[in-house]
Amino acid sequence: MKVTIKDVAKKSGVSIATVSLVLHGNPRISSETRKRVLKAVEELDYQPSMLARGLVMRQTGNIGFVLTEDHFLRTEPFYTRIFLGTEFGARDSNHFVLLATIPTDFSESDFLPRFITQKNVDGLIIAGKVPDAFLEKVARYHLPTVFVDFYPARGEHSAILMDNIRGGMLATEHLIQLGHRDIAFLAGDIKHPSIRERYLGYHSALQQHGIAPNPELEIIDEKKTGKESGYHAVCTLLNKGVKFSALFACNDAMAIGAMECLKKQGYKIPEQISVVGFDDIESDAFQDPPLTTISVPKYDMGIEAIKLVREMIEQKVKKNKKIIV
Amino acid sequence: MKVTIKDVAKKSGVSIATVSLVLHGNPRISSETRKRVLKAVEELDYQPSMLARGLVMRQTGNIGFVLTEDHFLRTEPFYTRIFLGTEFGARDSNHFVLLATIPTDFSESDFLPRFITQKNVDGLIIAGKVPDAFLEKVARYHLPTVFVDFYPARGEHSAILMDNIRGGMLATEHLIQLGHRDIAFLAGDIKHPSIRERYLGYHSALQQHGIAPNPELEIIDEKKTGKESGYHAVCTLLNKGVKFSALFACNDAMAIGAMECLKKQGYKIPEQISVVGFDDIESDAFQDPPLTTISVPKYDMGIEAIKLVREMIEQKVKKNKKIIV
DNA sequence: TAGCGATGTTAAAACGTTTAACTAAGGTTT
DNA sequence: AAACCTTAGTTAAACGTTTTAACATCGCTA
Repeated sequence: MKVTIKDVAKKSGVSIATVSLVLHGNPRISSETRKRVLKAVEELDYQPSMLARGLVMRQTGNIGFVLTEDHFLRTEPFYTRIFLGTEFGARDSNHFVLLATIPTDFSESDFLPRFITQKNVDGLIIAGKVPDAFLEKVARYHLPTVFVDFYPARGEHSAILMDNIRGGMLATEHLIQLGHRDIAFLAGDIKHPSIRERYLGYHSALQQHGIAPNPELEIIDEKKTGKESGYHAVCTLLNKGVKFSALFACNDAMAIGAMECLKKQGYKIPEQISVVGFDDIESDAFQDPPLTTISVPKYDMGIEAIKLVREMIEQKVKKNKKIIV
Repeated sequence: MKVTIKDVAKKSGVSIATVSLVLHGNPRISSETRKRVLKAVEELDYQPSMLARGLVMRQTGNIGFVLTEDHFLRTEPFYTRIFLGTEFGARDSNHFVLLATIPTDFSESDFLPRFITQKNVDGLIIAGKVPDAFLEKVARYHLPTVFVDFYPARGEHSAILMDNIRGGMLATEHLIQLGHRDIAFLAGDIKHPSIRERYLGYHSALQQHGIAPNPELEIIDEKKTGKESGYHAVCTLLNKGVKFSALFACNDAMAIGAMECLKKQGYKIPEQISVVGFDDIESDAFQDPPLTTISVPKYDMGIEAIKLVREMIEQKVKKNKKIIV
């Protein structure tokens, strides 16, 4: 049936040990034999069995990728893109990425993804904010873990993060540079670390330019972070009757919702009001006017995440922390 | 380190064979011993190694899930939901689902997903339309394959499909029931089988109610199937000056785009013009007015797909075809 | 001429399962 | 009491790798 290392050995007239050594680039093999073996491998299209290899190496060759259902089903392909990055990154170490979602409100009584309980992964990538209950439960398995776009409140961890503070500053400064002074800030779930950081960046930029932050301009109590919230937040803002000429939304979905509301109310964008978002989303070609946004290298974050788990798997523990703009 | 079948055997005072037999529910084991073994399994939290098991059973325990990048990154979580369904369905046979994307314009020279070339899956689920070049290349591996929401043009296959014709009829009939006679049809990529079928359903419903189809009312040459296309299609329609009081869009994204255009032009929905979509999308709570749509049980389609591949893996070949409304 | 160090290759154990074939101990038939 | 079933459990081979230690072979040195 399937072609095994034995077939290769037979065909090239050596032992299976030799074949294995060749495949691992062991220098003790003469280039003479090496060539013969490689030729046989080629001709038979030999693919080593991950199963057998994993068995003896006590590795599964899999890496788990976990996110909440919410994040997976979000309309913006944000984490989806990160996943794609990991998929790509996993190619050159020949790992497979197993994707699993957990309930957004994961509680002590919920089950962990099977690949964790069955020890069917060598490492873990956890993307986006996940419930504490999940973290506690998963910690028991002592798997090399890398967080992406999320850093747990307690403990030291490896993570791939973006510089949200810097991004928040960048966005705000952009608006200030444009001459705006009354800049509104829109956020849902200010408890989410990333969003909180963008908020901090916003503040810090204002301060650096000697603008006093005006709490009236900050809508930070929306429950969600979707378009609806953006829409609703602007309504609130308008109802308050507070004056503003620019608006920084903590993510693109909210920015777009906000723009819809503004357009509906007859405001011209960007003539009358400038809007800046934060890249959670594909630049929506349909958006009119096009949204100004802070871009996030999602794909690369996925690649980096894989690199990092890999390091952690090979060596032992390691608490790293990377920042990307 | 890891607890193996040996540990269980030792702890319960039997041979490893017995443990294995217990775990497989072999009736030859006395309930006496059975209990002892199960207790040991419990106490040690023994998890059989998929690797070892797979090696001897010559199965990997994995099922591959393939879709094009486009489909994966689409803003509507359509295939994402199907994937979630497979994930869930895979639980009770303890399979893992490996997700891989292929380039939307996959050509002969592109690589297949690694899990295929490395024979690291026992079966394949292919979701959505994929290029012929991909099908040809993948066919060489003779993997049990189930298609979801797509049926290749040539050959016999297993597939989980929805009854697009019926759905198209349903949607159209709904509009007819409402008293409409001039019903427009909006489609992008009429070559896509699913869309073509909905189109057929539309026609057939018209005919059944003695309404002559009017080619002027059919916009079937949009390049894409997104909101933009819906928007653009309605523009075309309005520019033609052709009269219509209802509109059936081949998917929700186009329906929403269409509605935006209509609203912008000052039409009242549904008072002046009725719009029906086809469920590719989460009911967008934000949509105003709420969109009428034909619903698709995406999650269940995923579950069914897994069931079907599983059957195919266990037994041998089988060309099945399921229809779901 | 024995001993030695390189150099290249191989034998064999190990990884953790499954399962066909076997055994031992009683129980039934004759 | 010999012959034969049953029943409950065990032995051992097999799956396809990796890797360590051992083994040849050869040319050199002493």
